[in-house]
Amino acid sequence: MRLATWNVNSLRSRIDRVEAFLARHDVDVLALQETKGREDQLPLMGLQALGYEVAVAGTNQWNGVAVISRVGLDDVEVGFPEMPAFGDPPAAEARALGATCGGVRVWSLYVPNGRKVDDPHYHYKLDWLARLHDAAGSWRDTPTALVGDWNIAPQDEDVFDIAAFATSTHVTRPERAAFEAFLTDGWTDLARPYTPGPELYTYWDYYRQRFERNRGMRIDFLLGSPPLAARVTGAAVDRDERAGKGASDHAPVIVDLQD
DNA sequence: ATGGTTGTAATACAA
Repeated sequence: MRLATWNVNSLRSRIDRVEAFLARHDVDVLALQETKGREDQLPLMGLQALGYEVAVAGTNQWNGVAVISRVGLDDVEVGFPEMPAFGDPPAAEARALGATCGGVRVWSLYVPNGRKVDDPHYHYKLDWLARLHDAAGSWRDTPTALVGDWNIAPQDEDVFDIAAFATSTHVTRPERAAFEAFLTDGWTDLARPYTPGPELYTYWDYYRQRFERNRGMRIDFLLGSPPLAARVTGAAVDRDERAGKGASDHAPVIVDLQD
């Protein structure tokens, strides 16, 4: 089974790229973040014609997550237990969608950005992560994938210039501790062993030709529970998807799992 | 240098 995650930065504006990506890599299950737009506007018919089922959640003009699967899509759950809400209306903050696809529980996650360290959104981000961690404790013994845009760069090498992030979110000690708590609990960063060196980054800002200069960040992750991590045979970042006109600012990350 | 770019039933705001 081939599982991928991608912050697509608007599903409607990039539906052609999504369909091409699924075909190019023979993807079975794709988790999307920042789908944006209203649910009834999302162009899902083409995906359905290709044999995929689609579940979407929490679409507004900024957030929204989805799971696309051609190996079954069952037990869809929007949000996780005790997921904190923020903003007005709170429904706009749905950032998590769980579905069982081919025997794997897949959670598409869009972790709150946090904005600035002195912003209420930063505390919301930490609270959100703590509550996700609580919920995930009961998922560890089943094949489960927590995938998406974590908005955290866990290691210094995960940003192009750590000095440039001295006062920024994404690299603070509390954010990194929140991410590390999952690893301590036995979750595994499934793609990291297969994406070293120049393949490290998953996100490049649109500003200032960051992609062309490879000044990126690694903030998109697939964390696997122990039963799932044992099945990984390979992984890759599709950097080519970030190139050219009309790209999302994130590249997809792909993981292969033994059946 | 607080810029720059991209998206959205938007023309401000989030990323």
